[in-house]
Amino acid sequence: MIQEIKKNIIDLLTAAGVMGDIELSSPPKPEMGDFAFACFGIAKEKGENPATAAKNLVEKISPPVDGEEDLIVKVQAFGPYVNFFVDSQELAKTVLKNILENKKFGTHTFGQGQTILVEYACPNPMKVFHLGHLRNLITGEAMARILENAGYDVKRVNYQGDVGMHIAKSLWGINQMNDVFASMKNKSVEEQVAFLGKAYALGATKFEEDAATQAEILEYNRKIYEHDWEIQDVYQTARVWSLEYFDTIYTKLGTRFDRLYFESEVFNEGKKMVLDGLEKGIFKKSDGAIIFPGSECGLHDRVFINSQGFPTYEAKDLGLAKLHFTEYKPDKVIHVVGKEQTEYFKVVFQALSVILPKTKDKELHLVGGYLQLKGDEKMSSRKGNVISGDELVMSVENNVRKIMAERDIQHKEFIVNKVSIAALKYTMLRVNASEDMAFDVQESVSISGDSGSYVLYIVTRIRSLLVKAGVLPNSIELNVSVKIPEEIGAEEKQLLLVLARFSEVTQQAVNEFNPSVITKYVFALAQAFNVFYQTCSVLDAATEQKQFRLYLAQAVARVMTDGLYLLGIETVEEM
RNA sequence: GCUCUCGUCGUCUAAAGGAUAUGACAUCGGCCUCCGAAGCCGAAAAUCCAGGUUCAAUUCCUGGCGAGAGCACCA
Repeated sequence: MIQEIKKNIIDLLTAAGVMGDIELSSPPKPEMGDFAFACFGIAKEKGENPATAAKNLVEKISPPVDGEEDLIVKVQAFGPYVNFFVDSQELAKTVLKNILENKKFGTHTFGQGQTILVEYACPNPMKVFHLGHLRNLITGEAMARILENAGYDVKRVNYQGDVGMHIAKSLWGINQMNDVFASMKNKSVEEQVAFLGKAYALGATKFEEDAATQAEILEYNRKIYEHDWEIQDVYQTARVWSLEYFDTIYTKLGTRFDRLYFESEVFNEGKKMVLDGLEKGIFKKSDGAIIFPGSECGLHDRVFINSQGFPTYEAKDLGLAKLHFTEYKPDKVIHVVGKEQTEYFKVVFQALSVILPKTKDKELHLVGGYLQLKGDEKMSSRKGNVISGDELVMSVENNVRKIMAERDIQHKEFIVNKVSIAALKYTMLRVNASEDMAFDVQESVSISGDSGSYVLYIVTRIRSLLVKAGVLPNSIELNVSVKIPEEIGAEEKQLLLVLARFSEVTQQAVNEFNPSVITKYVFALAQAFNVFYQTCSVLDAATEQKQFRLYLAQAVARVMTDGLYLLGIETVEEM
């Protein structure tokens, strides 16, 4: 609804003769006004200096009538800016009406009728689910929710590499430890997966060191692609262990997929597409391999079918894309994948747009920045010294459990779990998805500051306030006729202004494909509420004011809960 | 070597060319007989370097320096 207020101001400016697109910003301090228009542009047109232009413009803006219904009550020049002041009562009326009467506040309809595939997580069976996968998973789920909130028909998909060299290395490694493998059949998924991790590490290391092993592993690779019966038993067993283990992670983090894609179901089609493309001259032969000559259009060459005749990751992605478009006819496919694949995707998307023109401009790489544990050395899954995703989750949980040791609340373990996931997700979604980030376990569970627990805390405080006031959190009727007090304090007005921004923010998150704008907003809202709550007593206030403040608190709780939902974070009753 | 990212308080970070560069952690100093102090208020603290474009540059351009990634048969 901030858009409505802005439209009001833009109308005033247009009426005063300002042409073209009008952009409004916020003054640095609330005393200076609520919205600002910079006059540099119009000053240039008229050959005036910006400050004079601002003064002249203020003269021309029809002085707001002192009527009841005017949203804008004051217009003032501040140097080169024209600043607008919003009437607190009108603002309060609009904001509360919108939030409390409108269940859909913050949602949009511009995505209706369009299908978007969000592909994320994408761990490789028989390998570790590492921190990068965890960050992708959290980003992807948030992005999916943000898109759903805008009306898109979202399909969550997960593409996993169950064929190829890493599987060959794992199978070879397992074969070296057959006895252990046999003894793992009745163990927990965690132990089974830990074993698979070791097997892969062994295979990967030996592959580098020893030529004979290399040949054996290549032979395994052939058997995988050719569905050789000899390896099927071990292959299927290990594959299932991995997938079951991944499932436990998805469940824990509150995500579920509409469709799991596997390399094993797309590699044949991918290979076929490349061979067809070879005949049409789209691909070329080079040193026994088949490549896409990306260098001819400013990119780089990549191998799609290797000299042994096996499709590489590149070819498989072509097969996958074809399957995506056959099954869902998407308007967009968003791949949430680490930034090391940026150049790779440019080539694959280019090849794809030639082979399947309908995919053009629909494939999108949502770049995921790296995640590094603070103070940690660079990790390599090949060396086996990684901290896995679930180890990090457990580590966060242990920290939260320690912090909450003194708390006397029911269902503590349940709360510990919720708070931990909130802390983890919040920290991951706090920075721009494409930026590298340093993850500090201590900081993420930190009791204070820009953290998941800070924002959850607000919601629990509001719940407890509403209970004390005798209004249960969900009992306020939607068709309230809110009485607005004569006096609205500066803190209350600031809080209202932040509340009003929510729908703009949910739209921005879609436009930028960036969940972190929601995180930043939720934090700003929490801060604004805390400032208000510190200065304004609710329960001791006069009837009318008390009523208004309870509605305000209620509105904050609702927007906060909705915002956190978009991040995949659940709120708690108490903590 | 070529290409692509990225360099902001001690640390983690924010700013689709615009007002005094945003917050948080840590540090220092205040605020609980009062709605949950997991809170609030205050202090100190930063745009890698050199040019250029612009009325205006953390942002755009060029060149350094530094970090990371990609660059043929891995995924």
